[in-house]
Amino acid sequence: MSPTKMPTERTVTLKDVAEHAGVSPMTVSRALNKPATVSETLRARIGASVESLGYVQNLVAGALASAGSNVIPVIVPSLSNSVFVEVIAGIQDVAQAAGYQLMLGNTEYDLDREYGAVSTFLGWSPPGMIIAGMRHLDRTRNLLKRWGKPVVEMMEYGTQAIDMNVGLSHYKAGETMATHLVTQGYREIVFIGCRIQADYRAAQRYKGMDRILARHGLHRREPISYDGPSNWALGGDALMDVLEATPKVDAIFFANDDLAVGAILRAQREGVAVPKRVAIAGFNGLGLADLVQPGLTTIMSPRLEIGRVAARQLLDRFAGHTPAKRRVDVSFQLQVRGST
Amino acid sequence: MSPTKMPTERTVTLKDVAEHAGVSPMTVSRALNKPATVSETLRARIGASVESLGYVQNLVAGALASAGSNVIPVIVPSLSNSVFVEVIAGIQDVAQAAGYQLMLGNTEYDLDREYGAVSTFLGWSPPGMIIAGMRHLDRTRNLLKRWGKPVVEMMEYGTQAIDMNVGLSHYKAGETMATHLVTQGYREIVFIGCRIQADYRAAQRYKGMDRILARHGLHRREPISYDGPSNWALGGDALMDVLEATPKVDAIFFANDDLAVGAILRAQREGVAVPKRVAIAGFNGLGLADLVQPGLTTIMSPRLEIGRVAARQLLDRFAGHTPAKRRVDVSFQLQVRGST
DNA sequence: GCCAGAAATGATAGCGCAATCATTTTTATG
DNA sequence: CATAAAAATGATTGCGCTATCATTTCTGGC
Repeated sequence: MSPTKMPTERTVTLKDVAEHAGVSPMTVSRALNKPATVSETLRARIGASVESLGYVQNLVAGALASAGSNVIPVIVPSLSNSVFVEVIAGIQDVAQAAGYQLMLGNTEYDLDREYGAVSTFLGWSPPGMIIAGMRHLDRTRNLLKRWGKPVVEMMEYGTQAIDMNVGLSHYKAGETMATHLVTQGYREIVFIGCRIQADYRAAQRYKGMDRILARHGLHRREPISYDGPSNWALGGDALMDVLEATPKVDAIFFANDDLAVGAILRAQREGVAVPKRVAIAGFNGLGLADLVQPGLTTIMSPRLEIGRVAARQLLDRFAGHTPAKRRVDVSFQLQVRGST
Repeated sequence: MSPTKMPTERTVTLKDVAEHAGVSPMTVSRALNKPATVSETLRARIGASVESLGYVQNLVAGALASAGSNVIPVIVPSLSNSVFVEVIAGIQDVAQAAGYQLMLGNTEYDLDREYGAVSTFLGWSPPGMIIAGMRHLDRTRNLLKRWGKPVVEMMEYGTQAIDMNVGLSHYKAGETMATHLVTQGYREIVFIGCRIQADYRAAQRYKGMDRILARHGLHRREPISYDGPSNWALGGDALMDVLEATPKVDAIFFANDDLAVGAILRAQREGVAVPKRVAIAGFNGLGLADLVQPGLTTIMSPRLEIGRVAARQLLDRFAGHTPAKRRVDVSFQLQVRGST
C-alpha cells in the first residue's frame, strides 16, 4: 500500500502541536473540534502552532476513537444515467455544507455488488447511509437493520422501508402516463428501456402502464429492453427499430428522457412525424425535454429535491431529531407537451 | 454524532471472530486480508465464524493501524457539468474494480474550498488523490507536495504538475476551433460561457481563440460570461441575447456542448438559421451533439478516458511501478458538423 | 527418522485520536 | 472576601486493527 517509501519526515500529530503550543493534546483536540470550549488565548496559540507545523488532522484516528466518521456512503445503481448524478448533486449540496463527506458506490444494477458495497461501507463507521431503491438482497436488508443507524432508501416510494424513505411511486407514474396516452387516443403502445430486468424502477413504470392497458382492453406488449446503459443515440435507434418491427405502434413510452429525447431528435432527422406517426413520452423531466421539437411529454421527477431531502433526513437524525416523516413521497407531475 | 443511542448489542470485532473460531486475532486478520498466507482449514473455519457472527471489518481501525486507507478522494469543481460526472464514472470504473472507494469533493470553482477539501481528505490517509485542474492556491500545492503521495491532476494538460497529470490543452483547443471558424469565413466571433472567471479552463479556450483572432486581425471581443452553472436552456437564452445585442456576430464558440446544444435547439425553434445566420460551435463532444440538427461542430474530449487513465496512473504507483508517463496528453479532436 | 528451511500461527505493541473523569482556574454571589 | 458553581485544562485509557517479530508446525532430502 505504501508507495515508493522515501525517507518521509514523520507525520505531524496532535501531540506535536500540543508540545509546540505548550498545552495538552486534549486541549488541541478540543480547540479543533469544539472551539467554543477552549479559551480564546489558547485557541489562538494552538491555531498558530497548527499553521506553523502544517498539521493535518488524522480523521481516521478520530473516527476510530470516537467510533464514528463523518462520511456518508451513497450507493447508486449507475452513474451513466443522469438522474443519479443529479440526485448525488442534491445530496452533496446539503451534506457537504454540514461538513460531511460523500463516499460513492456504484452497483451497476447488481444486487450482489450492492451487498458488497453496503458491507464495505459499514466498515467506515459512517453515521448513516443513503441507498437507491428499496429492492435489496435479504442479507443486505438484514445487515442494515441490524446496524441500527439511519438509512435512507431513495428514488422510490414504498411501504417496506428499512428505515427512512424518499421517492416516488414508479408504478403510479406508469399508470399516469399510460392513462394520458390512452386518453389521447393512442392504442398501440409500447414500452422501451434499458436493462429492464435489473432496473426494476423502470419495470414498475412498465407494470403501471400495463395495468392501464389491460383495464382498457388494449393490446399489451412485453417491454422492449436493450442491454447496457442508456444514452441518447440509443433512443433514436430504438425508435427506428420498433417502427420497422412493429409498424402499427402509435405511441412509445420510453423508460427515461435520455432515450426519449434521442428518439425525438432522430425522428426529426428521419422525417418521422411526432406525434402524428408515433407519439413519444419519457420519464424524468430533463431540462432538454422542453427544448426539443416537439417538446417531450414526460413525467417530472424532482431529482435534486430527492437528494436534498434524503440528506436532510439523515442530518435530522444525526442531530437527534425524529424527522417529521420517515417516508416522504416527493411525487411527480405529468408534463404534457407536443410529442403526444 | 451518535443518533438515538439504543442499547445496541456490542459490535462484533476481530477478536470475537477469533475466539469463535479458536484462533488468534492475527490469523483472522490475515485470513481476511491475505488469504493466501492462511491454511485452508483455518480459512474455512474463520469464514464460517465471520458468517455466523455477521462480522463486518472495521476499515477505520485497519486504516489507522496500517497507516493507509483504500479511499481515493476525487475533487472536482462542479457536479452540474456533465463532463465531470463522466470523468468520475471513468475513475470509478477502474478504481472500484481494484477495490478502492471514491470520496467525492465538490469545490464549486472556489479555490479556498478546494484547499479545504484537500486538507480534509488528507486526514483520511488516502493512498493518493485525484484533483481536477492545475491551478490551485499555493498552500494547496505545497500541502500536496509535502504529502509526497501520488497525486493526479486531470482535465488539463500542463507543465507544472504537482505529480502526475492527465488532460488536454484547452488553449490549443481554443486555437483549433478558432482556426476552423476563421477558415470557414466567419469574422465576428464571440465566446460565451458560464463563470468564466472561475472556470479557467474555459478561459483558456477563450484565450486560445483570442490569439487566433488577433493573428488574423479580426475583431476581438471580451468573452460573455453568465453566472451560475451552465445548462441547456441557458445556451438558448444566450444565443438570443447576443443576436439582439450584437447583431453582426456571425459565429459563437460556446464554452461547452451543453450550452451549444441548447442554442441550436433554440435556434431551430426560433427560426434562426444555423450556420447561415450564425454558426455555433461547442466543446466536449457530448453524444447529443451529433443528434441535433444541424449537427454541432465541437471538440471531442475523451472524458471517460481521462478518468480511466487518471485512476490507472494512481493504481500503477500504488503497485510500486513508475507509470510510463507522468504526464499524459489525451489530446482532442475537432469534429466538424453542420453547425459551422 | 532427523534436521534445515519454509510455512503457518501467535504474542506484543502501538497507530492517533477523543471519551471520560480528575484537577485546576475562573467567575459569580451574598 | 469566602465559597459554590461553572469553565477550562489535563491525565488516562482504549477504540479495533495490523506490523513486527517470536514461536510453532510442516515439508522434503538424505
